[in-house]
Amino acid sequence: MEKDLCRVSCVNRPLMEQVLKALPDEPLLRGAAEIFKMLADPNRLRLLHALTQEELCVCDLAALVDTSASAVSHQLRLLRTARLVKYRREGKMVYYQLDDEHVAHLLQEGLRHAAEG
Amino acid sequence: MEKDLCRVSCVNRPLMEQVLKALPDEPLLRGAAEIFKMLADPNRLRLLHALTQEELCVCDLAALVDTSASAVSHQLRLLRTARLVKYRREGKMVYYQLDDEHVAHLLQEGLRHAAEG
DNA sequence: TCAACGGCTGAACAACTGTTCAGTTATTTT
DNA sequence: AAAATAACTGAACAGTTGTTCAGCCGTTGA
Repeated sequence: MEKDLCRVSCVNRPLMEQVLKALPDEPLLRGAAEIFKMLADPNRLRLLHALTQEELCVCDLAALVDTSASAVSHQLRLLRTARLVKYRREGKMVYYQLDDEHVAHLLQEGLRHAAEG
Repeated sequence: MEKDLCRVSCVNRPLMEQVLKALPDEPLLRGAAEIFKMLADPNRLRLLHALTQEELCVCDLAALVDTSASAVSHQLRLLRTARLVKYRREGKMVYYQLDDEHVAHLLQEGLRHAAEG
């Protein structure tokens, strides 16, 4: 006897097969989630937004978000390993910039959606 | 005597004024971060991706991400309060769909960026 | 009206995030 | 070579997130 609650009524449909089949695979979903996670913090958004305009050094960025250089350095490391920013050394200073245009675009889309909502 | 470390060499520039002035204001940044935070989880991405294709009920969604109905319900509440999804009641069933096209677009952008990186 | 069912919710708990603090590295200046 | 400086890092701590568990609410059908 079939006892599988709701499953009787709605899961066993070809529709579900189709939806499930269209789902991106695990690694891709993880990757996308990782990127969104990096964008899920106001201070990181500030850093990235600033970098859409201009290449900046760590202490400039620290001043911009009004926190310690250490805290910003940790954040920048996250952004680096997520490939959202790249850097360039010049003497004692390290200058950061966005890794590519895509990042700026995502940022802009998120801000626009937030402004409309 | 000026002792403010790096600040002497790089902060006091008109450039910084400009960058700072262009920064979106606090509420907007918080709003955008909130949206990105909702997108920062593989299971929520699965749910949203499924909903880009089809309106679905809670137990369908639960089956899709292979977790309990309770867990999905909690996730859906987050997505609801962030205005990423809306719902419709029909008898005992509750059907969810994306709140607007913008969500699908953001999702797609994130996945594309992840695929390229 | 009462049991069954789809879905929702609060509390609790483990896992994760972001900051601070202290200490390190690499480069420049004296 | 030594002191100073820009930036990085590991450990530790508070705050947050996602799941589970138990129980509740609203609708349906006997």
